[in-house]
Amino acid sequence: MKLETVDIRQSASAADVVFEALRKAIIEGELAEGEHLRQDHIAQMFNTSRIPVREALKRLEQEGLVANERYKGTVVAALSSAEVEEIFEFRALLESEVIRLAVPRLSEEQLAEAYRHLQAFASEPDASLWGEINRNFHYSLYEAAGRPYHLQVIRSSLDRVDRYLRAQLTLTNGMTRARAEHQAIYDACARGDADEAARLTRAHILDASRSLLVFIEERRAVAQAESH
Amino acid sequence: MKLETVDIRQSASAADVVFEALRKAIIEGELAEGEHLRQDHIAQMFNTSRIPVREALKRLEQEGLVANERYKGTVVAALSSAEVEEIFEFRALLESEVIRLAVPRLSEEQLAEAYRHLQAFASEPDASLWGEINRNFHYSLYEAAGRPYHLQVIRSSLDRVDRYLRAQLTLTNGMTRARAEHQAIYDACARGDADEAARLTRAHILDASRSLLVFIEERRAVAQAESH
DNA sequence: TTAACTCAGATTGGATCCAATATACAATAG
DNA sequence: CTATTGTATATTGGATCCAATCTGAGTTAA
Repeated sequence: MKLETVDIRQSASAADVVFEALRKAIIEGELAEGEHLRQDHIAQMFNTSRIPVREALKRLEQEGLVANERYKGTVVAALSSAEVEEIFEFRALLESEVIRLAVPRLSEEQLAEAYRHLQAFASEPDASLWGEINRNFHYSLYEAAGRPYHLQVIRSSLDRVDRYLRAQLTLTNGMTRARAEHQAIYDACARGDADEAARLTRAHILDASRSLLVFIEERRAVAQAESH
Repeated sequence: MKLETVDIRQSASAADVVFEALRKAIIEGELAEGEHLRQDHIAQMFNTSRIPVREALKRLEQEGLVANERYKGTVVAALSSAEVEEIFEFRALLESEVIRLAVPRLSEEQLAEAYRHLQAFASEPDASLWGEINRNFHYSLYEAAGRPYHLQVIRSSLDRVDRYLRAQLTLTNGMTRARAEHQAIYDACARGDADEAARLTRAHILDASRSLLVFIEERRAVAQAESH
């Protein structure tokens, strides 16, 4: 008798589950910055002990998504405007270079996938999904660069600022502009113009940074005013 | 009675101590790639339980310095030649940009410090210190860029390949060339030529990458031959 | 009144114990 | 003799327990 060898999917460790869930919650802005992450509170939510929770928190800390003070606890990391701005500059540098490398290697299939994300981004009514679709669009193009380490770092840097980006996308007219810029980036890729795709990607990211910083400042001004 | 309020140095947590020690050991090449890191072995070395060891290993895993397989254990991460090459490309991109930003902001004091590292690098007879001095030289220049996030990522990317770099520095004539290239970078910085400093930094890193890859290939070929 | 002190509860960091899984080796059937 | 199966040991992942520290309310003294 011969059976197909099925790779029995090891369920992920509890620490990994907690890590992914918290990462997602932070990226999506469900956890406010500065919010305390109590170990046994989280442990109860996942029906585990505090041990895997602590390992997850250590990993998040290494990623810069949370900050820990000994015997005080772990809080969702808060970024200053300067830090947000720097991370967007960083992304602009890295992502423009990666897309330059990607363009000459884009297959028809990959272009088609990017196009699907482009359309999904334009037509999706549920704003809570825009952030994810935005990621998918860009990453589907970057994949072709064949630079896994670069992609990993890009992912990590976007993680740190994604909640701001998502908040801004759904407000102001960030969505409208993003849609037009995505189209332009896609067009440059489709016609094989790597330099233009790189230039547009850089501008796209720095554009978002600028309007996002205005947004953050406003929000902080309001919070300031309310607290008095 | 009034005493000066001294910030009593909280001794670092056990997890942090273990993390730093293992990170250092991996970077310096004291742990061979693929080597198993047994939890209670390490715990005994540091006179602690396995709990802080596990947290340290999680952090190292997040940094990509070790790889973990569930119920099998954690080993020092092994990089393929392609991965090493990609990380050097990444460093070349990032570090050349950072030094470009740094040059116009370099103070006399910072230049002087870089010069001290430059001389230390040339005159230090103990080869085991070269890797650290090399880092110090570059970072002392990068500091002036005022880009802490960029520096953090640079540090993390260097961590992954530093053991290869250090091995190569001490062999072949990597040291001789590095010394000359450092001098040229320093000179460009001293005369305020940001573009040239960037160009030289990029070439410096890619140079190292090339000779290092040759070195790795040779070493693997030897290992291959010996195993037969 | 206000600042310093005390003490109880909450929370984190670490140690020890138990469960799940992998690995190596012995036993056995063909 | 070889391949498979069973079993003991090692190792990791997770739970529970204990110690160290923080926090905040109440108390006291100037």
